[in-house]
Amino acid sequence: MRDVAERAQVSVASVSRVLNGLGVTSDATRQRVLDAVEDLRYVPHFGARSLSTSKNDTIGVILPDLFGEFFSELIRGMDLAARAHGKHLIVSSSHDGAEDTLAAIRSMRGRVDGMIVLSPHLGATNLASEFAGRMPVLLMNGGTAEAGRAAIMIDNHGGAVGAVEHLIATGRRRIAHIRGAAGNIEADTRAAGYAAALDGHAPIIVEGDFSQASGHRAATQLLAMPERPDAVFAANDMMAVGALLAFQEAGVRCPEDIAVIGFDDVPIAALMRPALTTMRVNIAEIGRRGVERLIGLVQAGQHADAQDTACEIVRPILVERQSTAAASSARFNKG
Amino acid sequence: MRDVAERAQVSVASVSRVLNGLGVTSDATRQRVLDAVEDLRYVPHFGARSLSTSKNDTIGVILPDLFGEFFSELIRGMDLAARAHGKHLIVSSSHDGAEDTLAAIRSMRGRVDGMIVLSPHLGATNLASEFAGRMPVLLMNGGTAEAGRAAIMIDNHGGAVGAVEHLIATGRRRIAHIRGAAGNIEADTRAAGYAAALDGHAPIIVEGDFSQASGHRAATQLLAMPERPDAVFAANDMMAVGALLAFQEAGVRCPEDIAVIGFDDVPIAALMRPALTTMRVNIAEIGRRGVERLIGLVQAGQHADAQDTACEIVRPILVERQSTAAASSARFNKG
DNA sequence: CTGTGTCATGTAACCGCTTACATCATCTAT
DNA sequence: ATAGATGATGTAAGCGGTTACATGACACAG
Repeated sequence: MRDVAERAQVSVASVSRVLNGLGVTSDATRQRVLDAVEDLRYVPHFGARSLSTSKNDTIGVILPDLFGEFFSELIRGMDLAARAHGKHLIVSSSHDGAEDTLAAIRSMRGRVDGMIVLSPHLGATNLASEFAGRMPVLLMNGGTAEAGRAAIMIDNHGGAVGAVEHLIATGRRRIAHIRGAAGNIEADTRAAGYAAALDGHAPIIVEGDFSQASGHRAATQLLAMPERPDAVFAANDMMAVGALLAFQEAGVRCPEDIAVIGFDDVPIAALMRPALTTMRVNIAEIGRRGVERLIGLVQAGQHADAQDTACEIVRPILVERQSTAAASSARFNKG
Repeated sequence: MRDVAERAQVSVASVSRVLNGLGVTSDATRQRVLDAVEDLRYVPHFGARSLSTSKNDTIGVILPDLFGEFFSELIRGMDLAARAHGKHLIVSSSHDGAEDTLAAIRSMRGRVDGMIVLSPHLGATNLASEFAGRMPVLLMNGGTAEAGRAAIMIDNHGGAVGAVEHLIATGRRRIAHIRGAAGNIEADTRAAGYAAALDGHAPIIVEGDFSQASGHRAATQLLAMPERPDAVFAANDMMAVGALLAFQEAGVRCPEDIAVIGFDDVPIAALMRPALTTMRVNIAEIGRRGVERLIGLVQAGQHADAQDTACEIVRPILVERQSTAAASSARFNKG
């Protein structure tokens, strides 16, 4: 920048003014500066600007360590929104423990204007708020809503209930659940919803960790049971996909022998054969919404306006596809 | 930081030393500083540090506007590698034109230590090198290799040839190609490979844009042709998926009536039914490798060592699945 | 001719941290 | 007792911008 100033025979202040279009500048000066910028191929140094203005047009996203279609979709939605607002997105994923998540949050300070934290670990939630200090944070961790904290959460309990009720409505009685890892709030909540909706039917629960592979393993366990279930509610779509594959390999027909329902409605769900029935959460839309609310928070922070502390709740909706078709219609579809 | 220094009765320099573990500090001082940091919940301001050290442990990634499984996978691989090296990743996607891409590159200055540019627009390539200035850049744009420019590229031509040869080897004769958007280097190169490998068979080309929807549309066009092709080489997997769906809807059997082969081997390819034969590119691995080479470049830049200017070429390999099974074995598989 | 208001531009402090160098207190060797 | 070595700490100059304020030139009114 000094070089530019020198070449244009002006002070750095003038260069800054020209480049930012702030303040007044004579046309002659402006032109000289622009020429110099051009000649020198000068590009302002972002970090320096951000230090002065304490804004950096970047928002951080902290993700857990699972990486599947869900997060891809989420990031896609966020990226779109961020770009629409001229912000950059810095994503830090693969955080397993609360501690790890905290480290990531800390390392974001001074790098982002605000952050979105998805942490399925309860502890981290509080800590996040604590450590973020004066930085706006939007929680999307699926935990219980904390008053006064901006958040977007999915109605995991309600969604799980909806899934189970659908299975019951289509005539299934022995309904198993492939749950996510214990300790993961979303997994726990969905499992609770499952249990609550069973309505007298016996619970059959196997462990998974939200990965496709774990769904496959869980399904194998299910098949080995003396009294085989006639339906499976997987805590997310990727596990449902794994289960579907396991059933196919074992020659067990879906939905005739066993129905499968997932959760999320990732893009792949509609492409599976049988197409996967699932509880749809408009993932990309949630990502977009999250970014937009966070941007709102950042701006509000500047104006010291009333803060947006609402806790939005997204209710999943049932998307019926082939994997849970009732026996009769299943036969019909096959023909 | 000043507050911490004050509270610990030391100078900011000592605080900095303690926090970075550099230089020598007495245990007493160290402890007082750490206590103060704790009390004040102090977290160093990243931007400031980066301004001083002119390093920011962040690498930028510029992506084109398509968003599909390919890029998700790529980012996944990059993210893994970045995390392994303690770097952050800042992704800027959805850049359509060369101009847009350039703006993105510029806005990265002072924010990243180096960047990976994937731009299917030829012009941008040169400009990228030009504008990046002294910042290390790794090209993964699929264009022609430029001497002295670090790059990783996919052997698109060879991959396309392999795909077509496979179709011919399995007995197909009327082989169509669903190509990517004109002007996109990768699309052009794959189309060229297709044409080169036809070996006398008549070319049948329909336009797509790498999206699943475009693959669906293209397949519909193919079906409407008077002499229907008996095989399709889609320029990427997502279009192949779209085509597969279109065929299914039209009641056209794959692979019996028409074979389909894709390119990339995105995770979804193996899950389709029929499972999609494709030219595998180890996407995540390429992402990982890209990040690692870039990190190498960044470090080399510091030591003024010999630069890594190699142009790595990745050769896709054929992964045979059901969608191109030869007529006889296809029947066999069905049974 | 002088006072004053305008406008364009320059000066310099500051953003929060790093780091070369200066300083100072101890300790050791002579 | 003194010089020199050693080690801990402080001072201050950046890093590359932004911006409040000072300055200077000029035009115009009195």
